Amino acid sequence: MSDPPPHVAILDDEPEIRRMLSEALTEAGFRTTSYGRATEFEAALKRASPDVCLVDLSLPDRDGLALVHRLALESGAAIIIISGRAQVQDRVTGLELGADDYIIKPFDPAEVVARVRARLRKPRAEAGRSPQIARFNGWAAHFDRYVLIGPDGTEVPFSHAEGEVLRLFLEAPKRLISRAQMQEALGGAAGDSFDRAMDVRISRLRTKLGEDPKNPRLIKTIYGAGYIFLGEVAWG
Amino acid sequence: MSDPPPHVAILDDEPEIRRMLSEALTEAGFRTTSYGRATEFEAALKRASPDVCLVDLSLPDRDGLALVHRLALESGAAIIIISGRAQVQDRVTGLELGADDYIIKPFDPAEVVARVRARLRKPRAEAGRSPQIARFNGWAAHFDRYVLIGPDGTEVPFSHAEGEVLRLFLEAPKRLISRAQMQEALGGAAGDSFDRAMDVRISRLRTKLGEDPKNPRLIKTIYGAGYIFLGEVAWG
DNA sequence: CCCAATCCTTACGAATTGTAACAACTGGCG
DNA sequence: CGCCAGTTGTTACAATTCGTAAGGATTGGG
Repeated sequence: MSDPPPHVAILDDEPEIRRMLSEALTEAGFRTTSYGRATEFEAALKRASPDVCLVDLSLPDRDGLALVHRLALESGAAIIIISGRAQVQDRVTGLELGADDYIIKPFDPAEVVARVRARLRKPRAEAGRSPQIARFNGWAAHFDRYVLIGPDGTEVPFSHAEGEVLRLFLEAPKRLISRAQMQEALGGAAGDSFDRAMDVRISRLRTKLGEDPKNPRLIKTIYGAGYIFLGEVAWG
Repeated sequence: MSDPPPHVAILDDEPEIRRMLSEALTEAGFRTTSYGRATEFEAALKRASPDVCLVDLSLPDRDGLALVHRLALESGAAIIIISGRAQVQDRVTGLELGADDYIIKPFDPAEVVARVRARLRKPRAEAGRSPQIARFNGWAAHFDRYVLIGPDGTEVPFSHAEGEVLRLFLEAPKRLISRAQMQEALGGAAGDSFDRAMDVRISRLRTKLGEDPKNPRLIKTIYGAGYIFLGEVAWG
């Protein structure tokens, strides 16, 4: 289940930037290799094919844009340009030449990591790999299969309406959710009658979660204010 | 073979921005649809599935980040956030929640077009023909021969109409497919009667797949929303 | 302790969906 | 041309889901 860490190749002529990027990406769990000159970089590409290339456009020994263009055509990697040139026209031509993203110096390493991750996310077409699962307090909610799996392993199916409510809670745990917010999120008119409908949804959800009506542990009612979901939620 | 123009959906509460984006993208050859409120937007998603979604985070009627998260999980579209919030932390969380790109207001329409194009570029590895065989959970669907081969090796022929539905499912596994989307894909009128026809198609397909009516494992019904195909699909 | 507001839960009905049975249509074959 | 087998849409009825109404329980203020 544990894939080898993705490989990010860095090409930048400033050692300080190489170091910063490499450190941030390594800490984020990637494998990195750094190069200061395009010739080294290209030689390395012949031996290994990285998953993402971070390329600075201002290179001492080659035109960066031409390199990006060739990479886009020949390599299978995602290409992210990192450049000091901030003009819109620079960004547009960089992207048009085949880059997948364009980051402007100075940058925050955290954003670079986030953008690298975004490029590595599985192609949507085969999104079957990305499970829509949230775990909380021994439970696992499988939103793709519309099934809850309890701490004892029993499967409890839940309906679409129940899932909407559950998802709302799991996306904002330990935060108060007012009834008005729910009505909007669940697409209900602010009418008088929809209030009751929501009550019922929550009631049914509570029973499926095996909540004790006298002492709910997960979905708590705040009299006059709304609901709050307690529980340690982890998505993935 | 001229493919139909890609479809870009725009969600922003400012009409002026909607207009600007729509104009730039239309001129670049895309088909666009614009929405000012999340509820409209989500209603539209049930009818058609765009290729790219441009989403403003500051929505009047919904938490934008939660919407992005859901889109990333459920929709097959690429998601580009457009936001006035320029902090690094905002960008990182937006990307971590599943957005593919993050553009800061004010923006230049030309850059938006370039970034949309970058998202639409075909996944690099996949280049060629649409394969005719799909495998899933022990089954093999041979669309060229109109035959299903079961886990036990038995051959089950399927008809053209059944194949259309099956292909639709196999091309978007683990994704909710609304009835409206199906009707559009299968070229049926939105009439009252075609609804039942689709039910029947799916019913017959289910029996051929040997599904247990009480507990379908592959084709699941989402009451009031559509269908979802579970199963690990591999084409080729 | 009492009361009004708020919330929970049960039961029921309207809407949605599953499936069996039937009819219309197709194309092959004698 | 008629017959037959296979496919597909239509209809009818059963099953499921979900909102609504109604009555009971809980909360918090006086």
